[in-house]
Amino acid sequence: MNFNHLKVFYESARELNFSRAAERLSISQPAVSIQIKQLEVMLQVKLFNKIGNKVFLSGAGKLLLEYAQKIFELENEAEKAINEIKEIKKGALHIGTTKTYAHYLMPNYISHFHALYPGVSIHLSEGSSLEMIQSLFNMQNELAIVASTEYPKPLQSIAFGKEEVLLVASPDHILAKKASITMKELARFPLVMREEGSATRKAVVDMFKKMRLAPAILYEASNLEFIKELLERGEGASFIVRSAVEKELSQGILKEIVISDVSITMNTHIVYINEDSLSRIARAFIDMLIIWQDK
Amino acid sequence: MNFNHLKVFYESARELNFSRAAERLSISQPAVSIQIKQLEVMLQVKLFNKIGNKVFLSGAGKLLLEYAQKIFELENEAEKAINEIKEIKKGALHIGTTKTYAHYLMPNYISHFHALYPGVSIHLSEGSSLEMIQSLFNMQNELAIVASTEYPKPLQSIAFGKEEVLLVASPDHILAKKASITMKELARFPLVMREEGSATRKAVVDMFKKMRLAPAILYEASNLEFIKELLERGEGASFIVRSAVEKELSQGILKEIVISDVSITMNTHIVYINEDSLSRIARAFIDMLIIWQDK
DNA sequence: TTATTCCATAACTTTTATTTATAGGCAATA
DNA sequence: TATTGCCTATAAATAAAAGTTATGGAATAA
Repeated sequence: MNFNHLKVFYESARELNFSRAAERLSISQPAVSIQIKQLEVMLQVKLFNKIGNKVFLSGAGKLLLEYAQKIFELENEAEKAINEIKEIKKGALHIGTTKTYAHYLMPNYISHFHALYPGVSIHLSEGSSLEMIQSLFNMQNELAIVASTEYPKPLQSIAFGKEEVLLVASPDHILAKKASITMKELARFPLVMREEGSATRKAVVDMFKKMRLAPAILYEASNLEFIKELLERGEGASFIVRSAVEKELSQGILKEIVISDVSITMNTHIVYINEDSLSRIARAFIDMLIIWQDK
Repeated sequence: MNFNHLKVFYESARELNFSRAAERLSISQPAVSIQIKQLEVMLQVKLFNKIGNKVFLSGAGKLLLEYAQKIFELENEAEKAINEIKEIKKGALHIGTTKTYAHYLMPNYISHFHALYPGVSIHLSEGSSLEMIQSLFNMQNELAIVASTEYPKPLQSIAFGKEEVLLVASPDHILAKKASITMKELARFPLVMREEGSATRKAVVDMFKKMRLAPAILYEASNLEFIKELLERGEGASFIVRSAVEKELSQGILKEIVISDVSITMNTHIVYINEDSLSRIARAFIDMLIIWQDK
């Protein structure tokens, strides 16, 4: 069936007057006559009966009108739904972040975003930077927020936020007693470390390497809460992103150990496949991140 | 929204491969690319994302696919439903007949028709010939089966069946004793008559007039069953269409009084507005009537 | 690296839709 | 019963749209 024909039929069937249908469709009356005739030929069925001056629907016409009505209703619904997506009134955004980000920073951003676009549902997944980059190609996530700057394939990214990495320990820890410490001194103290593949660990190890040093490792764990628990019990010191220990620092449960000769930072990036394929929602999310990154 | 675009989108979204979609649509691949691009421009939304060689649906694309699916499903249903009408597998037929026809002849025809087209429902309405002709213009009935041959407006009709009009009375009635009777003799006997406007009455009166006679009227009633009841009790004689008294004649309850000098017949007609506007069902019904009229 | 798959673009052609002009049927009206 | 208005049908011409072929380029698989 030709939907052009159907549209013309639909208006004609509603009006039961070809001339007025033509007006509604903003076409000429002969165009209507022709289109309807063609539809009748295609379907091999009379759709209208003409008695004298007036036009009536045939049985088949009545039947077709019902379907046409449903079809054009769906068309309207579809357009409305797409407009809502365009206006970011609804939709979904899938973001992959590293674990630290997911727990300590994203909640804040998500609540800002939700206030702006209450109809959008956000789906967060967490994993290593590499896994999150992979998830972009799987179409599992549209955005990845990661610390590493090396991407395996042609990806686009924008720098977003510097994260300070602090050395922290229990206030009772031996290192916490000192006013400050140098990297060289620190290399002698075994540290609690994040797992291999962690962006934080990489930043720390890189800094040691840069100073031609290597850290000693006391414990290794991927769960940050577990690491903090160890630290609170006085079991060593660890490098942790500031935002992940802010609460413990302010409560005095943990204490920052100032390193006098360096400061370790991690540059985080928003990564995505390419600008063109970004949904409006993703764009809006990025805009919001950039606006709020300093606050 | 342009449904051509939508159709192309639909196949492309199902295949996630423009070239294969083009094959299914029996068009070239560039045609698909162009149509989809146009749809995206119209809707102001990206429908597909392309990663490397592969094509994926965007959020808006997924949404649109759902609607497209429903729409094309409806299209199929509509075509099926219309085919059923074309094949007279379903539908309705509205017929108007005179009272005699409705009661004594139509049931027979209707059961034949029903055997041929079990999906079609038949709606019978009865009234005077004039009322039934009117009902054609009201679109209340598609066919009228009437006895009169005079129609107020340009109608089409085909002759269908001659109905013999018999003079009948109780076997005990004085007229029933005679071998036969002439019209002139009959004019002296008061008759039981159908109501004014009845086609049977008109045929009888016309015949009297033709012989420059006029019938005497004993009783007048519109209900044929009531008239037969009167006759059975020996209350006069009446002209009745053969098919309406066949049963009583064969049972010997009533007896035909042979009129020697004339025979009264009524020509019945199938009347409709015009040939072109007849539904397939109506045509099928007419065909069946003509085939069965002699049996 | 080469061959292959797949989409995009451009120029051109075909098909389809639409227009203008016109005719003719029916119905209300004077 | 002519007259006018209201509708639809038809024809020829035009405009718009969809489609084609040819070609290029990017990505993938052999």
